[in-house]
Amino acid sequence: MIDIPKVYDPKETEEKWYKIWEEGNYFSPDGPASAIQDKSLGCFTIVIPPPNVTGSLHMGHALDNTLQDVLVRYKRMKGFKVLWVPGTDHAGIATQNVVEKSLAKEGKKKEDIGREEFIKLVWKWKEEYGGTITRQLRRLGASCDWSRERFTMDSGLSKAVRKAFVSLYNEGLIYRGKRMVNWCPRCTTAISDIEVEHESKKGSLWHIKYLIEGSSDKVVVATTRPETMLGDTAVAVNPDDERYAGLVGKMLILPLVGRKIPVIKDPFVDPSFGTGAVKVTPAHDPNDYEMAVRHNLPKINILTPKGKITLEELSSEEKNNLSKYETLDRSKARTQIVADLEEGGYIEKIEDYGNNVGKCYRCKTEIEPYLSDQWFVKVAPLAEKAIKAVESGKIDYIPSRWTKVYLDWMMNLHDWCISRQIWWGHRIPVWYCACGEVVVAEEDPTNCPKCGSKHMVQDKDVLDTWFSSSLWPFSTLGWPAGTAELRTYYPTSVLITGYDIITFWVSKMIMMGTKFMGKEPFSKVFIHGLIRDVTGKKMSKSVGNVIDPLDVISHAGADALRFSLVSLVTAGGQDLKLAEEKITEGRNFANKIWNVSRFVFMQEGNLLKTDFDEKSLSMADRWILSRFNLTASQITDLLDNFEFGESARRLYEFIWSEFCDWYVELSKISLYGGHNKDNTLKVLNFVLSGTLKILHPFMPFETEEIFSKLDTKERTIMLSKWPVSRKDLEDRASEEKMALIINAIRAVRNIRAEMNVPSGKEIEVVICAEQYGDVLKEGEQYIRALVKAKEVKIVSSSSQRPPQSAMAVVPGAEIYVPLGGLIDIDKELLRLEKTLADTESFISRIKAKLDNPDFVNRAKPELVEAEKTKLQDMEGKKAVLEDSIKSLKR
RNA sequence: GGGCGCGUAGUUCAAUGGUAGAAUGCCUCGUUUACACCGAGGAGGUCGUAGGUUCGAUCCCUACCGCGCCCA
Repeated sequence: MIDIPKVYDPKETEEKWYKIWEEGNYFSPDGPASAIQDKSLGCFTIVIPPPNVTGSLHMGHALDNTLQDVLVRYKRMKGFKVLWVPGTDHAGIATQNVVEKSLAKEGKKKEDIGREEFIKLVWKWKEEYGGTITRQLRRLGASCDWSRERFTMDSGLSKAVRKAFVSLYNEGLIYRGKRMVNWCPRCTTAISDIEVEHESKKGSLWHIKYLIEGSSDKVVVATTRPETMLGDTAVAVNPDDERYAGLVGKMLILPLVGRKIPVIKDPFVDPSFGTGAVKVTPAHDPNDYEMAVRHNLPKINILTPKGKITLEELSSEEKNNLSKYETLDRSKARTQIVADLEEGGYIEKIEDYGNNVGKCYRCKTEIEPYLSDQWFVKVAPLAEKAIKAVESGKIDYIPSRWTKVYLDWMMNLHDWCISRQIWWGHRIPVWYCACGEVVVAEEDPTNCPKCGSKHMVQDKDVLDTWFSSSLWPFSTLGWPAGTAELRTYYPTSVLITGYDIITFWVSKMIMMGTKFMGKEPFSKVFIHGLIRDVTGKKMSKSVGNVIDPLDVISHAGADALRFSLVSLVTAGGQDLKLAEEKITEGRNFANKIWNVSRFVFMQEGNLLKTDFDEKSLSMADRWILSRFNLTASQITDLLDNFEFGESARRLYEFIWSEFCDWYVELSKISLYGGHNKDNTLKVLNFVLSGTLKILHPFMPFETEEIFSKLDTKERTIMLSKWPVSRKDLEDRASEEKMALIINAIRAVRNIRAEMNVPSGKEIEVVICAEQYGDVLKEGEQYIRALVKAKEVKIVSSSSQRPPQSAMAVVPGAEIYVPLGGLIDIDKELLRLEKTLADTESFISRIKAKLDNPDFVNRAKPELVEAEKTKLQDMEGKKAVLEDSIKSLKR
C-alpha cells in the first residue's frame, strides 16, 4: 500500500487508462456510458474542428480539444447522452504540398506521374501518416468516439459534398465565370478572399513617362507595379481632374512596348494618388478590371500561372520587341523593366511608398490578382439565413462580442470562390461533352444525355477544402441519408473553436446548416483566444518560441498540460500567454493531488469507505464537507456557463488551500491521536473521491488512477455520477466557526514568525473572546496542534491578559502569546503601532463615510449597517491595541 | 480609414460599484510520519492619463496616450 511513489509519474498511467477507456468503448454514447445516462437530459453533441490530416498537435489544438473534452466528460458524468465526433480534414493544398515534397526527394514532379497516380500516392500517404494527429489527441486524453471518426474525403462525406454542390447549382447558387481572383503562383491555384493575408510593406512608386501620340508631350503615370505595364490597355484620369481635361481621348505610346493606348476618364481614379493619372492593366488588377469592363477595354494577360511573364496574348510585333522578358519571374521582370525604362529615359522619379500586399495564408507567397475561369457560390441568399440565425438568438456567441464580428463580416460578403486548381480534393462534379453539353450530377454520368457520347470530361478543378468542412456537423452524422444518427444528434450542442476561424469555418457551417438541414448546426459557439508565447507573440517554428504540447505531455503529463491551459482561459476570451512556469504550476498541482491521495492511502486500516457517521462529525469535518459541497456546485455552475478558467482556478484553490493546507492538517489530529479515526478517514475519502470527480474533466488520467485505488462501487471515474449539491452537507455555522479558528491560527503563526520564536519551541496561547468562547473551546485542539502550543487557554475577559505577551486582534477574539524572556518589547511595540495605525486609518475612512449624509441616506441600508458594525469592531480593536501598547510601555 | 480587445504587484494574469486577489519571482524561517514538484510567515499595487456620472469608481461613460488584432 505504501509503495506509492512520492512523485506522480504520468507516463504509465496515461497509456494504461486511455487503452482501457478506448477498448472498453467508454467514449461511445452507446457503450457502458449508457448505464449512467438520464433520458430526461437528452443528448450533448460536439463535432471536433477537424485538424488537418497533415497536422501534428500544437498548443492551439491542445487548448481547443481540452476545452471540448472538459465539457464532454462533465456532461457525460452528469448523465447526458454524449457524442463527440472526431475526424480530420483533407486539407487540399497543405496535403498536396506534403506529398509533392516527398516526391521531389525522388527528383519527381507530380506531373511526371500523372493525376491518378498522384492521388493514389496521397491516399497512401494518408493511410501511413494521417493518423498522427488523432494519435496525439489520444495522448491528450480526448474522449471522442473514435468508432465514428470521419475524414472529409470519406465516401460518405464525398457524397455529401456532391449533393450540396448539385443542389446549390440547380438553385442557381453556384455558377462559373471568368473573374479576377486571388492567385497564388506557388500553389498555382485560386484562393478565396479570406485566404489572403494583408501585410504592409515598403515599396516604391515609380513615375513613368508615357508619350502622347503625335506630340512630344508626355503624361506621367505613377504605379507600384511597373512590370504589369506589358499588359496596359489604357491610362485613366478622374473626370473632374482639370489637369488632364484636354487629354482624354488621346492616344499614348506605351514605353518599351510601343502599344497605343487611350486616355480614359473614370471616377474611380483618385486624383491625389501619384500624378492623378494611372495605368490600367485589366488582367492584373481588380479595379482596373472593373474599369476595363466599364470602358470595354481589352484584357491582356501577361503572367503564367507560375507568375512568370508570358507574351502569348501580345501581338507578334510586341512579342519580338519584348522577348527578353519572356519567362522572367514577376519580381525579376520588375527589376529588368525598371532598368530598361530608366535607360530609355522614361522614369521621371521613384518615390518610397508603403503599400499593402496580399499573401497566401498557406505559403506566404505574394498573391497575384489573376483573371481566370472559376466556380463561385453566390453567398448573399445563404448569408441571409445565417445572419438571421444569429440575430434571432438561435445561435449565441460566447463571449458575445464575436456576434458583431460575425455579423459585420457576413453582411459584407463577396461571392465565395470555391474552385482550386490542385489535384487533391473533391473533384467538381461537372462533366463536359464535346457537343457542348454540361452535366452537373451527383453520380458520374456514363454518357452524354444530349449526344450520347461516352467521352465526357470531368472538370479538372477541386473544391475549396472549406466547402466540405462547411457540411461537417451533418455530413459526419450521415447526411444526405436521413439516418437515425442525424435525427438523434443534429443539431449539435456547442461548437468550440478559436476566433481565427470564425470567417473560414463557423460562418460557413451556419450557412450550410441552415440551408440543408433547415436548422442551425449548433446553438452555442464558444470562442476562445489563441495561444501565444509569454511576450504575446504568436508561436512559430521560425521564431523558435514554440512550446510543443507533446514535449509537455512527455515531461509533465497530459493532465498538467490540460490544467495549465484551462486555467489560463479568461471569460473575456483573451489570448493566452503561455510560459514554461505555467506548465510547472500544472505539474506541481498534479503532484499535490497525487500526494494528498498518497496521504489518504497511507493511513492505517483498509477502510477506504465514504459512509461517514453524520452524528460524530467534528467541526473541521463539517467545514470541509460544506466547502466541498459548495465547490462542487460552483464548478457545476461555472461549467454550465462555459467558465472554464474560473472553474480551474476554483478547483486549484479548493484542493490546495482548503483541502490540503487546512483539512488534511486538521485531520491528522484525530488520525494520529486516535480519536474518532475511522470517521475522519471516511470524511477524507468522501471529500477526496468527490474532488476527484469534479476534477476529472480537467485531469482525467490522474483522477482515474487514484479513483481506481479507492474502494468505490464505480468501476471508472469517467462513468461515475457527477456530485450533486447536498443540502445536508451545507453548514454555514461550521464555516463561520472555522473562519475564526483559522484566523486565530494565522495570527499566532504570524506572532511566532515575527517574534522569531524558534520553530521547535512550544508556546502558550491565551485567547480572550467574550462572545465566541464556545467556538474557540471546540476548536482549541486545532489551534494547539497547528501553532505548536502546549496550552491554549480560552478566557472571557481581557483582564486575564498575561503579562509580557505579544498580541493580535482578529474578528471576535484577542490573542495573546506570553513570551516571557523571549519577547522583544521594542519589536512588539513597533508591530502593534503599525497595526494601530492601519486600524485608525481604516476607522477614519469608515467615519468619513458614515458622516456623509448622502451615503447614509442613499446607500443600501444593509450596507450602512455593515459599515456601522465594522466601525464598532474596529474601534474595539483600536481600544485593545491601545491598551496593549500602554501595558507594554509600562 | 472603420471595428474590436488590452494597459491592475518585478513578471504572467484574475476578480469586483463599497479595505484589490492568485501564480511565479523575491526576503525570513523550517527537513514535522502526503508532498522541497513541500510547509509557515513576510515585503511588494496613487488598478495607463485626464475629465464625467455616482453618496462612493480600479470597475460605468467620454477623451487622450500606449500595445495588439481584425477588416478596408
